[in-house]
Amino acid sequence: MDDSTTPASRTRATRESILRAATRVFARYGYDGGSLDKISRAAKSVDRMIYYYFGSKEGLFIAVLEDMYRRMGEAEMRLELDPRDPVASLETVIRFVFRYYRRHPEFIVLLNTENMHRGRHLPKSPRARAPGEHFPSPTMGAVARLLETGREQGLFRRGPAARDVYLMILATGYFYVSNRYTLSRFLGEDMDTEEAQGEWEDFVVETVLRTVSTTKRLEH
Amino acid sequence: MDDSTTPASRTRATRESILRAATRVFARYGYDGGSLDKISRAAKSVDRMIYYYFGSKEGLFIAVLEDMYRRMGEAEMRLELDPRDPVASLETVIRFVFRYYRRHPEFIVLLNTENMHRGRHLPKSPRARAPGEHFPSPTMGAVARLLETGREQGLFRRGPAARDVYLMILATGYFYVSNRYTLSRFLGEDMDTEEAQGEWEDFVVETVLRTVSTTKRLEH
Amino acid sequence: MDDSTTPASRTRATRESILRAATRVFARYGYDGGSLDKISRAAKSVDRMIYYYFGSKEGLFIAVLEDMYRRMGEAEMRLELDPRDPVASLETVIRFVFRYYRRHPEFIVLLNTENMHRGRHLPKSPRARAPGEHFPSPTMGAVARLLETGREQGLFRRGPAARDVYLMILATGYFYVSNRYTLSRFLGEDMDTEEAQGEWEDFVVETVLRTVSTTKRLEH
Amino acid sequence: MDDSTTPASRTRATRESILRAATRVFARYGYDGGSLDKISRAAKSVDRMIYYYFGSKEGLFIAVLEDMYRRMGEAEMRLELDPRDPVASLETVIRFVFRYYRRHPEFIVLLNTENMHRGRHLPKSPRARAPGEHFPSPTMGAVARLLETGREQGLFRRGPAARDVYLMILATGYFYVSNRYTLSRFLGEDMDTEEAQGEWEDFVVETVLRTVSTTKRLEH
DNA sequence: CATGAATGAGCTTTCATTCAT
DNA sequence: CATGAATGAAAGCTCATTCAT
Repeated sequence: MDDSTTPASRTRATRESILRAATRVFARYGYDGGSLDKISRAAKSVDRMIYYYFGSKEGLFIAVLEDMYRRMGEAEMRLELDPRDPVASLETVIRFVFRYYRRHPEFIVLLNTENMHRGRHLPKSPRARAPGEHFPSPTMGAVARLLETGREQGLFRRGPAARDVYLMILATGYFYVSNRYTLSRFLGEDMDTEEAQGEWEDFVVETVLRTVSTTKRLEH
Repeated sequence: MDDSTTPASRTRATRESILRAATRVFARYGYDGGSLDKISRAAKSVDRMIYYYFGSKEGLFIAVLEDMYRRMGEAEMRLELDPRDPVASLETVIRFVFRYYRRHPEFIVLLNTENMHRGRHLPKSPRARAPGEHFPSPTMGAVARLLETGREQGLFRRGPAARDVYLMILATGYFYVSNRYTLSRFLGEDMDTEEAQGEWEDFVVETVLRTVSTTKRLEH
Repeated sequence: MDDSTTPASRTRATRESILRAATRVFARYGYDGGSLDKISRAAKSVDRMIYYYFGSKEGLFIAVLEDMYRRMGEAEMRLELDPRDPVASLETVIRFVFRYYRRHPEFIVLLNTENMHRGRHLPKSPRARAPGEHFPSPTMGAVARLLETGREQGLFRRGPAARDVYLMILATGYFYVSNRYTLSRFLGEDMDTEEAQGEWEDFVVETVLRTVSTTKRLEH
Repeated sequence: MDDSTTPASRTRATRESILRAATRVFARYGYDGGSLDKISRAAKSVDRMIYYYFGSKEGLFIAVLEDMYRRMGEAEMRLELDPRDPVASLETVIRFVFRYYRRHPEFIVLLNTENMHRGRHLPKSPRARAPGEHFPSPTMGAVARLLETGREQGLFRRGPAARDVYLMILATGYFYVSNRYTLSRFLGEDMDTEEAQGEWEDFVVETVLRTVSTTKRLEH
């Protein structure tokens, strides 16, 4: 009846195929290095289709960024936390972020690319909010609530802002993946091993917990 | 008699001019986006000269990376630390790194670019060591020594590896500069202000110290 | 009951809208420069509709030319002349032509475009006569009759052919509008002013009358 | 010794070849219709060379316009007039202009093209004067002097401005060539014959002389 | 030692048009 | 009667690089 050769579904399939190919190619070669030829070839389509669906190379890149944020947001939504156990939950958040970055290195490269361009693509997104408004991060909200609960339970000290704690999680997770090639040379050791990653992740968990905890909690 | 119009000095001046222009252009547009035309124009020279001095686009990029590492190394050499006061010195290291990144954002973008290319340019450097060896970081060595001294003084706990402490400093400093454009939108606040940067820097100082310190030291 | 949302009228409205947009766009950008995209956008329609109503780009251009000739013809029909006063009527003809060109510069550019293409579009018009036949110009007939009357009244001399007199009127009016941009630079003066146009028009009226008049008439 | 395969002369030859091909192609297809591919093919060169020598399509078109004006200027310089015989000289001017247009129809089409673009290319010419200044026409100066001499000799009347007389010559010569295709259909006769052209030229000579002459001179 | 001249391959984008219902 | 979807071909232009002296 409504099989997969329907025009509408074929349309969606081609568009989707280009979007995925573009994500891969842009993540590997950057914006300038990611030629439309590479992308359309990877999508088993032709250059012209990119213009048909996305209007321009920039339009395609914006769509890739949007899609990337959307997928990240969806993953965050699936994260389950126990509001009554802030210590365990904070650790869960950290391990979630690290795991996500490790599994989605394209997320890292795309963001770096956009930052190299001084963030000028994203504001052009039709879905982007008005300037001044921000993309909501459910996880950052969760961190804020966990810190509050921890304080109520006498486990966490006053002081650390949710923003800073959250940024620290992002920074440590991001940097390790983003700079793994130069760091490996720089440190003279392979950072891609499970062991090295695990050690780093444990260290970050410990550090974050130490910076939010009361001295009392640390003694136990 | 050795004035600046000597052929040799003119030569060096042209080479130098190209190298600096290339650093700026690659840092702004990336490797693929940084065309030889843009570079030679910025250097007030011509494309042909790039080949004369650097052999190829890749050769020029490698020279830029080397020069960038060299300058970073020189800056590290100038860093003065008091080996007897590990707490103050650790803070000095953090503030030095943050300051350097803030003042040299091109360092960040060039490293991101090289990482996007999976670090394939740097190994081709004629000055690069044999594979397996690493670029020495005087600062990382300094951090290791400070941690040791701190432990001897009973201020720092056993546990944290110098590598992890050092990476945390790099990560937190790096990430803030590298992702400032997308983060500004994401957080809905301007991160480029002195105030915002200062708050973040203070938080990192506190966090790093808390993660290396004994519980005892923290109580005071 | 025959309101404006009738299918038939909507159809005619779309067709009309495309035709007018095409006239503007072709007049501004020429045949090759006037893309179907520009036209359909200006008509607030889509490319496909052009094919629906006009078959091809060439078909549309031919329709534009036909429409242009038709409107010129209609304007000529509205021109009222006093057959008993050939001198005044000749002046009326000249001022009419000049005024029409000034108000319809698109007429000029479209004709230039068609001439650049060596007049190959017009013969393809379904409404065009068989090769050899010509588009009738009521005005040229009028000029012929005025010259005849003038001669009968002893005002005009024998000699000047109606064709030549008429061509001279067209040429002087046409050239001034057609070449106004390059002429303005060439002459170093602005030709678009009322004053400059008026002086030129007066000169042409005088010249045409002098060339058709008997010496006797000129003495008075 | 210095044969034609010298780099310098080869260079000039290629540049020249492109310039001539471009003149032909632009004159035949207009600016938009004259693709760089058509031009480089006609010049037996490749697209890339056009950018090497002229920077852009627009740069090439400007060079074509400049060259065209230069050649027209050179032809005007070669025109010899007898200052003591203003009547004969005026006729010589007219026949020269008509002959030039007839032999250089590309001049006409290129000017029409530039006027369609509202004269926006020529001002970009590096050789173009400052806005307000004009390209000098030696012929228009000559016409002015002839009119003056004629008045001194009592042959020409006061009144007609040199500018208007000159414009009339240009207009009548230009229009006939420019619109020959549509006019042939319109008038229903072939205008390309020697006879038709001659008749028109004679009529213009007569008309111009009648408009500048005193009544007295006309009686003889 | 230094450089002007030349170039093949690739880039993003737009063109007029047809397909399919 | 009307239109959304799709497309091959060509457009203007820039790319990194080599030639030749």
